[in-house]
Amino acid sequence: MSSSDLATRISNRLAKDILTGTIEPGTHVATQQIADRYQVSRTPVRDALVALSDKGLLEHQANRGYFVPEEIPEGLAQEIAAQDSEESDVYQTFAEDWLKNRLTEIVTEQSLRQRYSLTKSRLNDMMARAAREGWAERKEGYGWRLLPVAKTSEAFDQIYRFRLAIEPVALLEPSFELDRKVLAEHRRIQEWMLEVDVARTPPEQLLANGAAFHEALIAMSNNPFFASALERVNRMRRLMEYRARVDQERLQVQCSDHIEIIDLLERGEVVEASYFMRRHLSGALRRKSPIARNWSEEMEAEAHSQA
Amino acid sequence: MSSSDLATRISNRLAKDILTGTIEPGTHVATQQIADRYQVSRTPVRDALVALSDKGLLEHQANRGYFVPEEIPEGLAQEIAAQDSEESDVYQTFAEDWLKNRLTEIVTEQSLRQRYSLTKSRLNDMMARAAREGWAERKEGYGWRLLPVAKTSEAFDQIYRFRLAIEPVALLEPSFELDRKVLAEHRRIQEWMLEVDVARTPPEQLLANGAAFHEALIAMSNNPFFASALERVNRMRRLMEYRARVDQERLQVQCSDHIEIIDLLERGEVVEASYFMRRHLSGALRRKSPIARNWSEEMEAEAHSQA
DNA sequence: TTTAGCATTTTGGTCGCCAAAAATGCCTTC
DNA sequence: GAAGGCATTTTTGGCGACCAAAATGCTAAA
Repeated sequence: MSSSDLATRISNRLAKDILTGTIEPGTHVATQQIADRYQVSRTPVRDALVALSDKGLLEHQANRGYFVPEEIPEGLAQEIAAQDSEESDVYQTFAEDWLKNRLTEIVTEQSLRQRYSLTKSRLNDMMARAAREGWAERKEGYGWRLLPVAKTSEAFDQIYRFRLAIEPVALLEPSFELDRKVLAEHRRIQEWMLEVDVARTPPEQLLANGAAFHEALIAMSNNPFFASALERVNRMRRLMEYRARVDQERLQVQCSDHIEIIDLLERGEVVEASYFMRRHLSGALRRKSPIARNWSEEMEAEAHSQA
Repeated sequence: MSSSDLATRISNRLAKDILTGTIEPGTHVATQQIADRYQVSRTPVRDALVALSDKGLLEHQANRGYFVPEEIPEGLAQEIAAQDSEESDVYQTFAEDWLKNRLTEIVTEQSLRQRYSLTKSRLNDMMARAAREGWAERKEGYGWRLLPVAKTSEAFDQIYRFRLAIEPVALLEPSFELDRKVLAEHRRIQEWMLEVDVARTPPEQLLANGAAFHEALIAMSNNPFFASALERVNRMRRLMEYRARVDQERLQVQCSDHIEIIDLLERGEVVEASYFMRRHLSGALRRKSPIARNWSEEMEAEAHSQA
């Protein structure tokens, strides 16, 4: 994930909001207000504000606080975007090593610590995450067992089958409640993606947007069990897709499907939306996701060649 | 869970197998064989065997190994059963404290360490488990947020709605494959429960059997995402139900439903089984589980009185 | 009265060492 | 030659001190 420091994370988020204009120029950015929004104390927020004003993304007035400047210096946007996507993650490496069969099924913590040069607690975090995402489990004695769950393209089908079972149903839950504001926000994002140049946008971003759309919808069911189940499989999916190339055409099908669903929901045609969602997902299943088919095959070939 | 020591855990499991006759009298219990079965090394197994022969549950012959005795000394059975269910668990206490509103929504690790007098690592385990089971999450800064997910009887409904979405569908998965051996085993258990005296059996046991039945079925779908989703909500359910009283009549309805499902499956009528499963679950939803209605209401009353 | 700015307190992560637990290898016995 | 018994090696978890990060309280300025 992003750098460990809370101040840095807040700073990044604020930077994004300022650059995209979510926070308008001239606004007074109050420490307490930000602290409340993110449910943290004022200290890391303050550090973030200082850092941002150093970079030139905020203007500081002594004893009055920080303000969003009317004009943002040239080039800053690119600089920050670049810096943001740079950080690579041990967890991703670990996952990839497993996906590509560079690890044995049974591993000791020691060997992992050595391989990735991790401290005890870092390793702990990593394994906890892998366990949470369902592809690693403690053996009864020493060592961990890595599960083959995410390795084959079969897992892809399984995930889509699972989503097919929960997503359309979630829309029909009695506690379902439309959030038009969130819906409008996602319409904006999806429309943006229709026009974006696939080659020049990080695929994680596109993937994340798609996943976020589905998660937002299922959240409206107001049944947290549906929501967290989807989040869970999406995390696993990300693991398999995170370096995939995105197929422009398929992406566009996906996005217009999403927009169609939003249309239906906004018109209050929930049943139709649910039905359309089912079709949308089966479509993805048939095509093996709009995204990762090639990569998935490549991966399996590689896995095979080592067996 | 049971005592931390691997040898002890193995010893307990073996004890159960010996007492219930799963391992027949006179059998030679080979170290390596047990070690393989549990995927551990011989050392803790050996320790377990020594411990059991000290208790008199195994007979030791020098340089030949350990054997299940033809007759087991009087009273040993009770003694061991008692000792087994005795161990109370911080995690359970913690969960109950939260369910009954004795904790605030935001807690620091320190306060929890103090309250339950835990070392840092114990606390870590506890929170990891709560997070895994979905009702606690780290705040961004210091502290944890406890989620209301498990608190209301509404959560009950939500869990059943979720199960309603996945369980019947799982039976119809293309990869579904009947395991007659497992099925027969569960038939045995369910029939046993039909006759059992509810008052004299620990409710956890009855609950666990029910959950195990459903988990066994969904596992036959061969889609691990269905399986792990069910396991997840079942863990949460256990949290809410673990001290409930069991209603004999409802239990019997539940068990005969289960047996009916097994019948259908054994006759190959999968679609009918799926349909019946749906009815079975909606029934439970209508009745608020065969088990915990009273308790759930009591709990909420208590929660209310403190607000 | 609100909020920034600073000082102080509290929290939780990190590190290294040590002991307990588990895994492994070898030798012996039946 | 298969398995138990023992010795040795390896792994892991616990503990405590330390330190950076976050939370909190207070003061002064607008």
